[in-house]
Amino acid sequence: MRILLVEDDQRIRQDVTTALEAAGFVVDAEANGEEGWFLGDTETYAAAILDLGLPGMDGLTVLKRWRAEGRDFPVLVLTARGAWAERVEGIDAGADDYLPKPFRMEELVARLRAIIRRSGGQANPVVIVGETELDTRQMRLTVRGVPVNLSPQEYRLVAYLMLHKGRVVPQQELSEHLQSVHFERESNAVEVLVGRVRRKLPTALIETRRGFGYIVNEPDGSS
Amino acid sequence: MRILLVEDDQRIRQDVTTALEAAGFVVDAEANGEEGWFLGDTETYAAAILDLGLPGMDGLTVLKRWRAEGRDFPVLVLTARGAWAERVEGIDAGADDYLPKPFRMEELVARLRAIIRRSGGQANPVVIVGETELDTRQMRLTVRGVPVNLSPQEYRLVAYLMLHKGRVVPQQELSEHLQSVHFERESNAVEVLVGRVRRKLPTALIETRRGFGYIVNEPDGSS
DNA sequence: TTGAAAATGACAAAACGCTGACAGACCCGA
DNA sequence: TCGGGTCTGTCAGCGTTTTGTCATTTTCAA
Repeated sequence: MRILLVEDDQRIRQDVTTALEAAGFVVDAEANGEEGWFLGDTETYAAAILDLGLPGMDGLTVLKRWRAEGRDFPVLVLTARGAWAERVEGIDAGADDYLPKPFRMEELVARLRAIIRRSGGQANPVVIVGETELDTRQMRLTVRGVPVNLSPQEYRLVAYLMLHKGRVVPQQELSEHLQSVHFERESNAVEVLVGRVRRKLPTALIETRRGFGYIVNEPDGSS
Repeated sequence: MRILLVEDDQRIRQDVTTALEAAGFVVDAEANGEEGWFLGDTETYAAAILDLGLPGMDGLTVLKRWRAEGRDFPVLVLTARGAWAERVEGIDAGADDYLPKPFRMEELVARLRAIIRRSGGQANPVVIVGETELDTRQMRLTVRGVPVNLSPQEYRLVAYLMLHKGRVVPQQELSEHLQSVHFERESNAVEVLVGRVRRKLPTALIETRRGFGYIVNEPDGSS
């Protein structure tokens, strides 16, 4: 389930991204209004989270344009505390729900799930690839129904790859997502991690694309 | 189960808080309307108890604002004796029930439970996981029909986990829900609590997901 | 064939959660 | 009001798991 997040505050963007990914969503995070609008216009999302105060293009404008073009994915609007006018405008512009800052991550996730469900999509917390099943609610990976005992880091790795299945994920992207502020120069931490995960899995889930990164794919699929 | 109480009368506020805590709720008590509104707007509550005559911001206004923003937790309104007009207004503004002062604490608690249940939050007062049964009405946990003697805090822990069964609950979320005043600091209070509960239970109900949190699951269940 | 990329095994430090002990707060009955 | 019991958070210690690094070997694509 792919979510578009448009939020200029670096800190909030990071926190929300982390929380959503932990909740099993795939997140495209964007700081700039113009860029965000473009993504929402060209990509397919289950929902969008939109901050109203944005550089580039104002959040309200972004929302209005989407709606004007017939993009009907649900949109959750983030507003500053007490900004009544904004909220009303947001609803008028076609927002499905709004959340005043500051908010709790837990609530954000709950509301997001709510609007997705309401919109007919289903916020399914389970990702299936071949015989492997990832349950993001239970944070558990099972192969042929048998649970696999993974360490936190290992779980995050598999979860990230599975949530991005069908796409080659560069090593650097992985290491960025596995530890927030952890840019290494020459570390093979990811390789070691992949190795450990593979040893625990009875099937060949993670494929290596030498020189590019790793990918999790449907058994038949190709890319 | 967390309740917001907005009531300016110091005495009543104290009494109600005591009664609710005795009934197993976690209470955030607030005297000022503005502050109460803010809390209801930003925090997550199972229900709110709202006095209509408030300093700062009138109770009705508080309620209307919550509803205008889509806060749909149930609200129990306290009114002065014989103030019929107020009650009608309260209902119109989105109150779920009202209680004229003076009232008996038992009745307050009963009505509060009623509106929480009615709100669909927890329609069923009984949650069953394997051989363990949680009766939220009696605030009792039984295993194979045998009641388990739990302290209030221990009960809340088990109740929260059981009400969220099948989902990994992070430690932080637990401590947020177990304490009305939440001090963000590193403490192993939750771990200690979990340990105490486990010692009292004959079965392995609470599972640890190292690095993530705790989870209560159906014995066989995987989804 | 060859050199870079990836996999592997070993290791030590760090992180994490569990436990027992303890002390202050609180409650209740005498 | 006093005294004992309960509840709850803190702390330090402990064992286990986790994780990054390094050295080395293997693999792969040009």
